[in-house]
Amino acid sequence: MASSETGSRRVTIDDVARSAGVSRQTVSRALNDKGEIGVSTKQRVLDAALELGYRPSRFARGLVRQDAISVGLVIPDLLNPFFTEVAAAALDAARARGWHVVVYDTGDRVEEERGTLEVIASQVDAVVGYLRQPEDEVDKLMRGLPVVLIDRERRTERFSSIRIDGEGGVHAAIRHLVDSGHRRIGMLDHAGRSEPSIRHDWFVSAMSACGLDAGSVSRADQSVEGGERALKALLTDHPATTAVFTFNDIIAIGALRAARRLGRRVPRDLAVIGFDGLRLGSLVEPPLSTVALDTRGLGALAVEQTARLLATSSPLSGDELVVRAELRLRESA
Amino acid sequence: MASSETGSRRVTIDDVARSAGVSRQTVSRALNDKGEIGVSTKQRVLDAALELGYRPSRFARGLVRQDAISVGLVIPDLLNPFFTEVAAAALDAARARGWHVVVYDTGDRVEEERGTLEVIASQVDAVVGYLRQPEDEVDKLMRGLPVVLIDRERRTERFSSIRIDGEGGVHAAIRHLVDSGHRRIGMLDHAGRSEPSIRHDWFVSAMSACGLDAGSVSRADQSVEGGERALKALLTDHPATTAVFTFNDIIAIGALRAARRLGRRVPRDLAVIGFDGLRLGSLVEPPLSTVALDTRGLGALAVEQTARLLATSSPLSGDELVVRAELRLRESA
DNA sequence: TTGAAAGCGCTACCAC
DNA sequence: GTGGTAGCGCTTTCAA
Repeated sequence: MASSETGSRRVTIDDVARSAGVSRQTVSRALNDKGEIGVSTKQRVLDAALELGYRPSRFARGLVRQDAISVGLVIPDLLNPFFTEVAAAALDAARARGWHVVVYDTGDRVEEERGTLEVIASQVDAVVGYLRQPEDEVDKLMRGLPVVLIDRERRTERFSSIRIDGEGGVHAAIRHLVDSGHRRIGMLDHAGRSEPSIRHDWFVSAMSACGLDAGSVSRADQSVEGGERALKALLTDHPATTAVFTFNDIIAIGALRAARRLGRRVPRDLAVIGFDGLRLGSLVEPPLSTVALDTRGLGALAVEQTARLLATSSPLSGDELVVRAELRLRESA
Repeated sequence: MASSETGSRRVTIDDVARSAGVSRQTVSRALNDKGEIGVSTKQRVLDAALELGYRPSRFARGLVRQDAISVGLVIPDLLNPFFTEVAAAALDAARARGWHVVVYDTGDRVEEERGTLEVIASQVDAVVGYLRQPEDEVDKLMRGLPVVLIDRERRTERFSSIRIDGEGGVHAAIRHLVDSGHRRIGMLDHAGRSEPSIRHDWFVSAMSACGLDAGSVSRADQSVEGGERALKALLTDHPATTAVFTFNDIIAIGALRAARRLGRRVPRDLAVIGFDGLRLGSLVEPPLSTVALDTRGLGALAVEQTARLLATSSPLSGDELVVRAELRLRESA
């Protein structure tokens, strides 16, 4: 009961009540604009609150008013246009349900992601996003919170995960190139992991479906510069290449730029098809053809599954948690 | 005390305790990995929790463990690259302090913004962002929550607001154009409000500082297409124009595209300088010269001020809440 | 190792 | 119009 403590304790509603000489319910009424309160009393309370720098505890408030649900969205890098689009889509889908979304940008660092996960559990009701943490780790950290993963290369039994199915789209892309007369088609895969990506698998299978050998492949960092370097390397090793399919649009944009610098006209001398369907792709010159993912659908699906998990009601099965990508022709191919 | 209710009540720690035949403190210990608990007891509790689908209330938890602080970030449109950069910067600055950021994308709709504000107050400790709501409205809705506004055209006394000072940068830009021999310089202003923008004021003053009349102005929607249309209109009315300064980079990118379609080479036949300094600007062809804003600094400043407001300790004054924009020459001018 | 009791700060529901 | 009382669901002493 020591009322004269050093160090700043939190200012509570009782402090305001005491200072204004009223009870705390009166304070509550004043602050929440309920009626049933005298004008002068109200003003006195408001003044006292302001004076003391009082701010209600959202926890206490949330506790009594069974409040909105909020989900954590974990993203490797918001500045990467792809993740920007995914985030926007998820935000949109969540808003439609009146959910709050706490966004965590891990800056592509795994340790940062771990730290985020550690702290996230007490703040949100569910987690959605891109996680690179091993499953066991996630499981331990989340302690039962619903988790919806996006685009995990290896499927996981323990958590819901949304798969991206670009097989049809990539086949259509390669078919289009072949129909346009291309035979020497290369790929700019990502350089992230040691094994080739699944998109590379699709590429190979599409090539073989067209009766072509797996084309030449160059590895690219996931950046415009990475794309530039990779295309140059590819064309140095395989100068006869007349078309490339890339791991994603960012790399493709780098390829576009490299082609221009090398004096190769797109699509005349070199056709380029990316993957992702970024809006950004329509701004570059020439506008990028791409295997476009339905990001809005992705976000909606992730949120839908989260909702079901939250309600413990018939979650979607793995087969339903799929977003397709389709060929979207613009001008680069 | 009716234990057999219809409708799904929330599963509480007591339900788990009852089901596992222990007290709730024991449940708490099991769930939080505290020691001092028998292995078999712990397992039994965990099983019960899983079975019942129990998830702790973050409010109750936050109430007792004086938890992390979280701020609301209100953004008109996350897909607008400018806001993406601001959001990323704010997220980054917040993470450095261990804060949680709840992101709200209002989709550029004022009613949506109002709804957001209404619901936000009980979820966060402070609000940062772009608000179009009238001050009185914000004041009423926020009820004492710290608010930090970004780039409000009209300064406000009631809230902290971070101002963008592009005057020096715009002067440098116009000076650069004049030094390069340009005399007929136009501007593509935004079409949002009825009055010309502050950036237009800077343009006019920069022109006059160089001894030039206020150039011709065309209004553009804030989109690439808007920029295209506006440039075409401008060149139709004033074909002698050899350089344009634009309200922002998005519009400038549209201008670049329009110039290309009109057969005007950039920067040879037409010089273009944008405003904002988006990363995007370095991807287009030719890379865009621009009056670049320090978005990271913006985010950091907003968060810094929020922190001070939260601590009720010496908030920054209006003069300190300024972010400068400086000319960044790339190739379009 | 476990349990009982005491709050965290707030609002809802009833008296007055 | 105002105040008392009883919780919201959880963790943290302190006893057993």
